[in-house]
Amino acid sequence: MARTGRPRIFDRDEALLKAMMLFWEQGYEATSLLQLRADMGNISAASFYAAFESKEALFKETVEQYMGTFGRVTESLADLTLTPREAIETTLRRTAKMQTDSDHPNGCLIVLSASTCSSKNNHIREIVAEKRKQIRSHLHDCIQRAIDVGEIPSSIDVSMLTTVFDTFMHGISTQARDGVPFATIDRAITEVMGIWELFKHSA
Amino acid sequence: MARTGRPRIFDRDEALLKAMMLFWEQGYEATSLLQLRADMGNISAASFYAAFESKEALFKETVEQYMGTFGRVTESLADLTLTPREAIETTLRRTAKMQTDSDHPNGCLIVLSASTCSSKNNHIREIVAEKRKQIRSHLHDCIQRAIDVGEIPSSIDVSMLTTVFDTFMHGISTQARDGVPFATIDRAITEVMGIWELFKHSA
DNA sequence: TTAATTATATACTAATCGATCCAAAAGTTA
DNA sequence: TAACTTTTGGATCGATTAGTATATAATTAA
Repeated sequence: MARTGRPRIFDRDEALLKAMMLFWEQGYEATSLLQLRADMGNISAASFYAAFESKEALFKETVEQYMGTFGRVTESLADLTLTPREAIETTLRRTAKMQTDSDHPNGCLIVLSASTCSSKNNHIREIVAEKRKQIRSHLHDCIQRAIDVGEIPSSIDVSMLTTVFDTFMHGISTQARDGVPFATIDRAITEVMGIWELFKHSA
Repeated sequence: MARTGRPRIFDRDEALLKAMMLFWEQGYEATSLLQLRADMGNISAASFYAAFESKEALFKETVEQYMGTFGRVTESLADLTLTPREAIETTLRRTAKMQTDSDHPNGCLIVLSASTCSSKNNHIREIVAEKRKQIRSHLHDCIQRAIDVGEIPSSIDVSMLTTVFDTFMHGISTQARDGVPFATIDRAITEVMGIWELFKHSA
């Protein structure tokens, strides 16, 4: 049964993707409705609000869309077919690869789009902060698993090691924004993963 | 000889510090003139523009002020009385300590205050991007010195190793913003500096 | 064919943005 | 005291912000 009423003239999914690219490039607050509507297919204000409710609702939907597409590079963290070390290394390499890809803004939308904002929009900052918290939690679980399976000694401070990789992962966003090429970041990841070897000496 | 004309009612240095705190907390674009003037001592619009010229000029001055105060934590990189390894470790620890201090916004103003912005303000983003470039250059020089003095093998890729520490350093801003305590970051730094030991095995 | 439903274009709102103008105030210098 | 210099408060500027009201167009269902 087809949907009743006048059909929408623009593709909602395409419009959402365009909005994501804008929020990704400029951040939440710096992206105006005028620019959004223009990039989303020159849609009118009425059409925008009918389809997306509000700027904030659109951003939330954008974040979810990002997590389900580009943001899936961190899903390797929960891949139990990989060793914990492989899971972290894969996540870092896929993160660097994705964030330096030239067909979308560099860096990570979750890290960059609301890193700072005016006090009245602190709830927007919390939307992406919550996503970072979840990723950190997955990283934490992955490292705990490394201890459980005996890959690293149980004397290792899980929060400390989580912070090592979480800090590096977040730093990739700034590197990508500053134009550091993938190959360089990738080689840096190889070096950072060498930390894993240190445990054998400390154990 | 005292300066002629009606004396200024507010302390310019104090006002500049207040402005820095606001830009640090909220970023350039999210901080409005109204809020700036209120926090800078309830100064009028006329007084603001007479003393600071424009929002952009104020931001530039704020950035310079930051580099000359809080931002000096990275100066250890150019401290030739330290070994390159000590220089990097000291810089990372001082950076983490400063950015988690509770008497000012968490994270780094240079990394956070203009990580994203609207396209019309790209020149603002470049102001802080240039500062990051300089710090990266100091880090690069420090690692080159490590090779020159024989602290690490000359086979090491300087850009790669620069990226390792630069990425980690920038990532500290997000960690600090997300509330990760100094002690945890500090322990992570100890682990990251362990990378230096790896060279002895690879040499 | 008519009613119901949904999207459209256009005009518009109140609030806020960064910035400017002007006259009065408050100092110093001659 | 008079001339000069600078800052002050307050009104205001045009542009832009996110969001809404209204009437019309385009579709489906009855």
